[in-house]
Amino acid sequence: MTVRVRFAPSPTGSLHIGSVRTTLYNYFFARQNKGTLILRIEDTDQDRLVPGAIDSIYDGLRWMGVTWDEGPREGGPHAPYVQSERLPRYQQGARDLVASGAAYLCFCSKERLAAVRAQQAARKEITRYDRLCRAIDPSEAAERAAGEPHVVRLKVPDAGTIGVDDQVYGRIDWPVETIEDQVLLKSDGFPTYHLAVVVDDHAMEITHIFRGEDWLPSTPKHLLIYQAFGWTVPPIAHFPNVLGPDSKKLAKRHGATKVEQFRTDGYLPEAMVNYLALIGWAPGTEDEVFSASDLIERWKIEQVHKAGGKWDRDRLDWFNGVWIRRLSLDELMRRLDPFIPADWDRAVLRRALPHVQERMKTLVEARDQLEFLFTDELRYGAADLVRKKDADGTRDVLDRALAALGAARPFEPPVIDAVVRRVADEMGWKVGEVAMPLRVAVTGRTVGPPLNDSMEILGAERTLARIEQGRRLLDGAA
RNA sequence: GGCCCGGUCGCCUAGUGGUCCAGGGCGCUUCCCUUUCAAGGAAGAGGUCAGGGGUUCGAAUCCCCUCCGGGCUACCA
Repeated sequence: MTVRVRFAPSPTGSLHIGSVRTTLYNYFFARQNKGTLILRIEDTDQDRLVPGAIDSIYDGLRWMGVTWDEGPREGGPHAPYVQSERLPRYQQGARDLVASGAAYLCFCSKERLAAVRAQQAARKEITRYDRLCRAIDPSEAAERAAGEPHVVRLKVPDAGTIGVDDQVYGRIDWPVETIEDQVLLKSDGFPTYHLAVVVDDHAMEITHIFRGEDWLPSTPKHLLIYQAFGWTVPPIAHFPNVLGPDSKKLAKRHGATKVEQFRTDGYLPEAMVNYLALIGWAPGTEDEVFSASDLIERWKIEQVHKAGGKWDRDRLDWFNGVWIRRLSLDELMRRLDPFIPADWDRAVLRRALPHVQERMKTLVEARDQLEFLFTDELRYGAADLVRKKDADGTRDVLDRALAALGAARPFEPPVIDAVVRRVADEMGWKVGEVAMPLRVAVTGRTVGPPLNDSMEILGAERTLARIEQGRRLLDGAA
């Protein structure tokens, strides 16, 4: 039997980090088993639809490198893959259950339901539907249904337990009394999530249901629906949540949670995949840098954790640095392109890149570090020049550097290096104390790529002009 | 409140009865390298394995209780 797994986001916002992690696990499992991965859009809540959400899911996942085989835009043997386009199937399913006596029509108004709940809460009872409409005669119900708004509810057994052998959490049982007669079909003719997943997972021949931990509590509801239909329940596994620093489910208020945001912030998909995979799964060895194909090979459901894992931006940053350093120069140029102004000379960029590659945590940083090569508008003050030593000495340093650098031939790192050292020697200053004002004058910043390489790429003429400019700035300040 | 799940350094985690006075990584500190910042190298701080009881010659690992945390509890997913 070939593996068929699915991920089923609802288009209620842009792609969330937590659901990406779950998707990734489905993806690893599908690929390592040469199975089929299915994307299904669960848009049964018409009130919560967000325009563009499907695009966001497609863009985000594609960027992450996740590929799937069946879906809304790619089609497949079980099309359509958008639940709002599958309404007749759910309606038929609900009718079948009513016909077989496993479900019933409910005419209660939302107001009545709320009142019942409020009363139960006041008496400190479990809040759940009081099954009023369960007593209505089916033929009477059928008549009323023609003119009255109604929902379809499942008849949940009165007693007993129902359980699963979760592939991650192990055996879990629920007393059936704690489950209410859930709504299967809403009054607008749309199914609830619970009906829709079961009907679709069955229809689409899903062999393994892998989803987030937050679905664990509704699993008994699904089990009951399977039972009502007389269908076999496929293996089920839940994956632990990705948490915020407060141990609660990662959410917007914790900061960036949208993949799109990480893309624009200069993160590499390789780093995202690598890092995310390691929240909730560990290989059992001390390896931790993994490509997607490594993960497809090594991920095992037996190694998935039960406890949720916290999102840690520092660790992500570290992985991002690791993956940036692994990029070839060509590849780095390609990745950087969207982050670099179009008018920056790519040949110059290419020359400078090796000097900043190991200094970047994110792709956006390249721009800041190399900007001095592409603009002559440096922003720094006299104070930045003299931060290490006194103004007079610094003035002297700039003068000496100007003279020596002007004569330096060829204008290349070893020669520049020798000049800086000689000036330091003459001044009786440390090399660093001489280099800093030069760095500031030439780059406008106190940190950046190596000074001699920076000067070489800038060229003798512009380097000298900038040092002169710094020199004038000092005079002005004095 | 009810149901369910979870609990190893600040964080991600290894560990499935002895080789664990608990290992790796991130972060942090110090040092080396060094013309800044990184990267790299070295060293270090950091854990009463939530707590308490058992079982056992022996427990982070098995059992029980407690505590703490979380998820769910809709005609949301």
